Amino acid sequence: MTSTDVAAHVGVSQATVARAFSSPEKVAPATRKRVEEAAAELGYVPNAIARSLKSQRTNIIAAVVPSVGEYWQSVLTAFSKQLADRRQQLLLFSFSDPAQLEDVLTSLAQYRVDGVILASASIDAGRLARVGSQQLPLVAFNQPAASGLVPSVSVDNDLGMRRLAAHVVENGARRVAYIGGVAATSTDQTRYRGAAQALAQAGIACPYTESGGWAYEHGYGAARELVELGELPDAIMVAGDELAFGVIDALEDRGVSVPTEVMVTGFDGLPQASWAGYDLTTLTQPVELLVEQAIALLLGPSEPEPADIVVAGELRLGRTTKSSSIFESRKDHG
Amino acid sequence: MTSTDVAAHVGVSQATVARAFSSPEKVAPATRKRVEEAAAELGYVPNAIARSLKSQRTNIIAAVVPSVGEYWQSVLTAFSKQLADRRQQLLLFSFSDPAQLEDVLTSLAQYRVDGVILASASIDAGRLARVGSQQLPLVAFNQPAASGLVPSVSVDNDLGMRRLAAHVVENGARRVAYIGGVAATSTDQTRYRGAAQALAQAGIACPYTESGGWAYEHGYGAARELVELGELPDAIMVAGDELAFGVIDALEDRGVSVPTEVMVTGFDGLPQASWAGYDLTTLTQPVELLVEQAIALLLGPSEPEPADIVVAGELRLGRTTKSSSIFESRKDHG
DNA sequence: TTGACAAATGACTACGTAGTCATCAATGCT
DNA sequence: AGCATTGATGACTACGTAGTCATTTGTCAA
Repeated sequence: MTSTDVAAHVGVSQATVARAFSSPEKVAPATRKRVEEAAAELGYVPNAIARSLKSQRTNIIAAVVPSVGEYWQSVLTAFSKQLADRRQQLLLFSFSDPAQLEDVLTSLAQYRVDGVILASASIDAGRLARVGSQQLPLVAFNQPAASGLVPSVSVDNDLGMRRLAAHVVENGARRVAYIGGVAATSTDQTRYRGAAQALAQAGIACPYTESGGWAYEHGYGAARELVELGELPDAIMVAGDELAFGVIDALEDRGVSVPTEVMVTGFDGLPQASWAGYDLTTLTQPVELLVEQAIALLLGPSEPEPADIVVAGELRLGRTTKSSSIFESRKDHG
Repeated sequence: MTSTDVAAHVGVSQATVARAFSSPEKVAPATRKRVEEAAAELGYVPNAIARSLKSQRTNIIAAVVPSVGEYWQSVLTAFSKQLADRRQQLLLFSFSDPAQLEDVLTSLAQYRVDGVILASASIDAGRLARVGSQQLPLVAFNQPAASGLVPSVSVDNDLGMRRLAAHVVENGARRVAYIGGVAATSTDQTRYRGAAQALAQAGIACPYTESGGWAYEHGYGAARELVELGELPDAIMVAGDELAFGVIDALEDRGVSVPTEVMVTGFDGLPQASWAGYDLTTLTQPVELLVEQAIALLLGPSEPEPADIVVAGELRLGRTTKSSSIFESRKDHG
């Protein structure tokens, strides 16, 4: 069922049918009505593929996202919602292994999408630059490494970690450990640096432990090791919320009470951080805002400049740092 | 940059360039090599839009999925992975409000995708039938209401709830309450019926409480009310894991110990159910298998029959039902 | 009444590819 | 050597739409 069929049925030209759908104001109301009725009767729906070929616009945005991780899922949700509001479709390219990225980018290139959102901690600068060199509108999402190479939108990792560090110090922590995700990623590096520098200003060292991933299990494993080594710090700053959940559970499984014996902080502000079971102190990323900015860059009137948008997050105070009297005094103020 | 450009550059016809990419075995190795080199040099990538128009296949599968809910996110992840393995792309249509479904289905129809996965508890039978009446390959995912109307793949809700009920009864529960999600959905109805019937056979009534949604908050709210009414049962069976997490947290916030005072069961087998913090007794859905079946139906050689594939889940025993001595004796057996 | 002008519509073409058919060369066979 | 067969390639066209340009119709003012 094509526009030509409908045209024949109504007794107008194909061009008129096409216009009735793509720019209705250019068609006389009476004609438009007849066309619409015939289309409904015949079950005609415009063919977006043909339209894309002709108009050179697909109205499709590609999202390249890691297939695992609570955080990325929440980002994906936000993108899908906001793009739908702007009548764009979301073509999803997910990958579980950075090695698959090559394949992903290859098949991505074939689809002539209107823009690409590149969201992953594990894309190296070289590859980023190569992708960016195509004239395809591209935005890197939460990848500090992208800075300067391609337009990017990120939460302020440095500032966020500084705030968390300050909070932990205020609550009386004097010995602090840091559990990172994957040390090779720029996100991990930026966050750790923020925490370490802020703590250094308070005269506190901040040993780094790599957990090897960003999932619950990695956090659990890293915290278990920390407990088994003895010498627990006053606070553990963790590079991500999902990791932090693992850390908390590992501690409590070993009989270490949070926050009485050890405080824990996360990063991301996942929905679960607000669940009563964890009630995690963390830095909530303004995901909706970040996504909005990313989409604005992509769909904006001009080619996105290689600008880097950095948005501050919001400190969320949960029970995992509410250490006794200090907390109480804070509570009175807040 | 088109196949014609490459052809001119190499000194062959456009047809040969097209063949070199779409069916390389039909091109002499030497020619193919020259084409590939020229393509690499010129940065030519086949245009999937044009190919789709000509070949009438897009290699795109559309997924219509609710934009919220831990469970659907895990399903989406599975689809995206498995489709990537089969060199299909995933076009995501998410919606937060059933009212948006109409728009979603409209724009979906334009994209001439090769198949549609309809995954949502809240699509009524009428709409399902209408969508199914298009000759588009379609699979309903975990929607008992779809049975008979369109091909579907579901977990065995009835059997799963029966198993959970049996387990709870074995563990000594005599008074059981059920917390559902949205009573109007077929998923909710099927699960409750399974639980209620199994419990009835043990002579146990099973009052139903609707929480009004499938999210953590809904479970939390429903459980809080239950506590405030007094008269806590021995066990609370919950229609979904995310709800169950809320139930557990609400109970423990109110000083009710799980499982000592009240046992809790979930349904879905989300990753978080295995987290040490919850360690929930639930019915794990074989998501990978369900997704595999759904894809097989879609991409299978023939039009999918309106068959209903039902797959049994697996009982996961967690600490939320390990009630004292009874648990110990079970542990010896297993 | 007529010329000027805008609105509505039709004829035509290009978007980039893949499949059909024809052509041509090379090979194997008698 | 002559013929049939196979493999490789080229010419051509259709996929369904949207935009360009031309044509027709209707409206208004001089």
